[in-house]
Amino acid sequence: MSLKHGLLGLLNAGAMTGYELDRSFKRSLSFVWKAQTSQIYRELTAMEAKGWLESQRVVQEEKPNKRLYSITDAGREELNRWLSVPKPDIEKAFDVRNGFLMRVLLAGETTNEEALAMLVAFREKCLQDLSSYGAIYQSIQSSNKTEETAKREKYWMLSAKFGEGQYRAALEWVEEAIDLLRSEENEISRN
Amino acid sequence: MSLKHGLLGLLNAGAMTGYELDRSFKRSLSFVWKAQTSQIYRELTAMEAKGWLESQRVVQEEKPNKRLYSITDAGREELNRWLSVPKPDIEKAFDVRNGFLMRVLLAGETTNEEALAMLVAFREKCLQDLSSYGAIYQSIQSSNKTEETAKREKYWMLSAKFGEGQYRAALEWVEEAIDLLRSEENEISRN
DNA sequence: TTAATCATGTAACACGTTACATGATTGC
DNA sequence: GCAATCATGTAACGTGTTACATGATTAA
Repeated sequence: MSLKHGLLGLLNAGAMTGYELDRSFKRSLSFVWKAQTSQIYRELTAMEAKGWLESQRVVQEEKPNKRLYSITDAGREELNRWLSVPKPDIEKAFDVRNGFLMRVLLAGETTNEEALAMLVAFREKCLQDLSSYGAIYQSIQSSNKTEETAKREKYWMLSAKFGEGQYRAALEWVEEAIDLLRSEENEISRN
Repeated sequence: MSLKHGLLGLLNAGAMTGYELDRSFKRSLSFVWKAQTSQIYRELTAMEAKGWLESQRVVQEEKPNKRLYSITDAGREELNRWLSVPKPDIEKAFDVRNGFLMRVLLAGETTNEEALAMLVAFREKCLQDLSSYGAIYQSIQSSNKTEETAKREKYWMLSAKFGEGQYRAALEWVEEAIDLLRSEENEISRN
């Protein structure tokens, strides 16, 4: 149930609307968890029903009305409970489900050209995503520095760096893989 | 729908039972896709209903009876169709959902000791999983070498190496993170 | 004698994805 | 004039998880 607990964690730092939570997930939590907008709204409804959250409607004139969610005492208890489960989701940290890799694995059933094209596209994706880490680090650090926020930022930065490391490893892998396939192509054309 | 297509890919290399497919996923496909046993049986039933597979019951005396699945022409067509979708799951390659990292991110809400304990457990997990890669590579290469199997093995090895690279990057990350937290602890105790 | 392996599933529930709907405002 | 942003959701469907059930054989 990490999505619910992620939302609890964000709301523990201050009240937010569903829209703002969605943007946090998309902008600066994407290396940890990806969620659809519709899912966030559904989870918020479910969490309010459980008593973990309260919401109040904020009427606006220039913009659509919004609903501001805040964490309740029961929500804080649940967050602390989840954070202190002795053996957390370490087993699930590498609980992979990678559709791209599945295609690499099965690329033996197609042509080498198709496989190469796929790897080249993947390299582009890695480069693009890696280039956004500067902005991610900045967005983590930009808040005002109290003792509490400094502690939060430290762990936030750590988990962002995990994501960056995974991308760097992926990039190294794909460059070696492209070299391998290209060198094989040359061998074939020399024969 | 990568699980269905992964199963198609394996069955394209030869008929198998649900049990054997489950073991393939658990033993040598775990770096690409993790699936529950019950899910594999459910998918096989659904795939047979779609006409992608056929099964025949094999009666055994010493062991329980089993059901042997083979791919149909319709199944091979579907596999080829999926493999040649121009823009595959590259967007989903880093479609992260990592409960462990979520806890790292939110560790600012707990004590540093709890965070450290979690990281130490994660390091153990990385070391353990990394130590199994030798066996994975062997299990990929151990089949008899025809041209067809050699091509399959090449891509299989590539995707396994991706997994190993991710683990190595994770290990480097966790060691740096542990050092960081320990050095902070020392700073505090010197004051 | 306890656990693991072989072999197959069902049922209920939780979670994730896709498509759709609404409608004003602001920037190119 | 068109796309993006703000802001909220519903409905249907697809996929993943957990718990349970059965029962023989073999190795530590």
